Amino acid sequence: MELRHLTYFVTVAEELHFGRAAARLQMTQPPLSKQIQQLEEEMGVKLFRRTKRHVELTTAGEFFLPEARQVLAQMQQALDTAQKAQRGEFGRLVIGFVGSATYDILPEIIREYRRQFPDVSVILHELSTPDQVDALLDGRIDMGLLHPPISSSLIATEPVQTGVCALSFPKNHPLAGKDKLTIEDLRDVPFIVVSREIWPGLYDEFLSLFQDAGFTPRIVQEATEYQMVVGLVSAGIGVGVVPATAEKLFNLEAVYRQIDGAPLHAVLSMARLKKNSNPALDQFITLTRRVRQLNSESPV
Amino acid sequence: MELRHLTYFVTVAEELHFGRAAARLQMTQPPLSKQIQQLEEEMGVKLFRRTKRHVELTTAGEFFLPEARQVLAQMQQALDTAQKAQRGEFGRLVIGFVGSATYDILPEIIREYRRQFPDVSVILHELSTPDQVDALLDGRIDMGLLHPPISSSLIATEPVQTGVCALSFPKNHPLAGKDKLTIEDLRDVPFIVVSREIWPGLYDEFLSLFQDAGFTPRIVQEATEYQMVVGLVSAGIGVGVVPATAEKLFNLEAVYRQIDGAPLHAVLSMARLKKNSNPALDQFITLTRRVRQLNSESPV
DNA sequence: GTGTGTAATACACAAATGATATCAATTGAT
DNA sequence: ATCAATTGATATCATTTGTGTATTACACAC
Repeated sequence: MELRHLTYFVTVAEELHFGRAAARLQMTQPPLSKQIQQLEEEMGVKLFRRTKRHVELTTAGEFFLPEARQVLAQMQQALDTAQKAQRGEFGRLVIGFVGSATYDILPEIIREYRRQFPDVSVILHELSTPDQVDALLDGRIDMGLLHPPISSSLIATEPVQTGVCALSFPKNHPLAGKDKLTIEDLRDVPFIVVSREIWPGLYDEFLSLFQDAGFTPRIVQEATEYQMVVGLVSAGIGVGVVPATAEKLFNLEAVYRQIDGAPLHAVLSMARLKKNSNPALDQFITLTRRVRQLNSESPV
Repeated sequence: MELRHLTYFVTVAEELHFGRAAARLQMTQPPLSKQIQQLEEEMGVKLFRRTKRHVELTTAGEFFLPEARQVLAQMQQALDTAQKAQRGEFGRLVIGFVGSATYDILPEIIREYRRQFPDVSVILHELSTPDQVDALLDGRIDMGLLHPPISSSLIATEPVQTGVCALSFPKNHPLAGKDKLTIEDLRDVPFIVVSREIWPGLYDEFLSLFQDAGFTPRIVQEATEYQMVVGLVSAGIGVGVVPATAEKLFNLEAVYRQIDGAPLHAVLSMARLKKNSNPALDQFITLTRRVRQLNSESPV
């Protein structure tokens, strides 16, 4: 019993005429008759009552017809599903992201992705960079939006957003209004930074910037998210090191300044397991590249 | 793309090993590999990722697996349905019946039938005998419970219940208490009968009984149901001709008497179109015969 | 009675399924 | 590092099976 038999049966049931049904099936009548006979024999069910002049469905045939149609429809759907899944138009995509991505690029990308691929269920997990690396290696997430660099050679990364960092001062801090801000000005300033574990790239860059100038910055507080850093700055605890986009938080107690001639980079990358072959992931990455380009073309 | 391919795919997906899958399918490995390749090619979808050492489902394969299982299950169900329908264990049975059958045999048979064939939907229509004949010929009902005789040679009938008729007197009627009741006693009695159109068998038998005695009964009122006849009797309109089972109506104003030596028959038959091949009908008739025998064995 | 329409049958051929033998590649053990 | 074992792919062949052509059997209509 094969799908072919069902197709033949449905067609004969619709035409109630072996000749016409055969024509519709682009075959000749004798093999069609034979296939129907074979179907009936295998099922142990008489589906048609043939007088020499008419063909009609038996009761069993009448009840079999809608079922057979459904099997064929189901098969078609199974095929569709598989094809869509292969094209990344159907499926599941689990994305890890660092908290800061929430304020910037993530909403825009997700919105656009859901518009283009409404049948992919997107699952989001806020995770720190190292947690994302673990999750990627374990296959718990398909993609990470994280702060490079990461070490594993099994993971491929690609920058999504390359911004700069700024220093966040309490608004009445003496250096907040200074014309040019140099490294030397910052020698004894108490700093608040995101901990190395959470954002090693920034932490190390920050340290080496000062080491090049011959001293070590005074880090008085570490935090797990840059939003928290801004909070501590506005509480007057110290000067924060945060991505320039932090300005979007609109904290009226904080003022943002760049260090003159010494940019600190704040890069957000997307990371994937190289061998992950979820087609939805490829689509997501392609889309992200496109969205990113659109944005980088427009003046910041 | 045939069901065979789906079976093969599901098995390989379950085993993730072509050799073991082939063994389970009672075939050898090479043709199995080939069939899967063929399936993938026809679908245009890679279902498995084969390294030389492992087999695993692709994302598309993962989404296809449950769909494929469902197609196979649906096919099985289609087969079941057809087989049950052929055995009369599934389907639809439309039964016409005369009102009087409600009080007697019908409830018992229907109850037993529904117990034995719960998946057949039984549809009941109260119809007069001639309406049932029309409905049978049109195929609107599968079976009729009606009063013979009927004329059409396309219809087969078989008695379900052979009872006798009685005369129904108002309880204070002079003849109600008479020892022996003869035709002669009834010469001028006003009769109430069920109209010829509704119950031709009884009507004609009633008339010929009197014609044999040399006179015509005085019919003062006709009715469409015997229950109505009893009602008219208890209102004192006349003497009713009704099946003996009318006694079960427990009308305290009516008294029932037989005509001595001249039985009037009240037969209820089941009738079917000879060419109707609804298997549920055959089952119903078989069951009815059995139930009827059980009943006729017990003393009435 | 003859002719048309319809499904079934007989037979031949082509296509495809499955089996056997073999290969290539990877893994794990000695 | 080399070798054996495992595993899926490939090649080739036999068998089965699906399909086409020709024909038959039967019913119904004129």
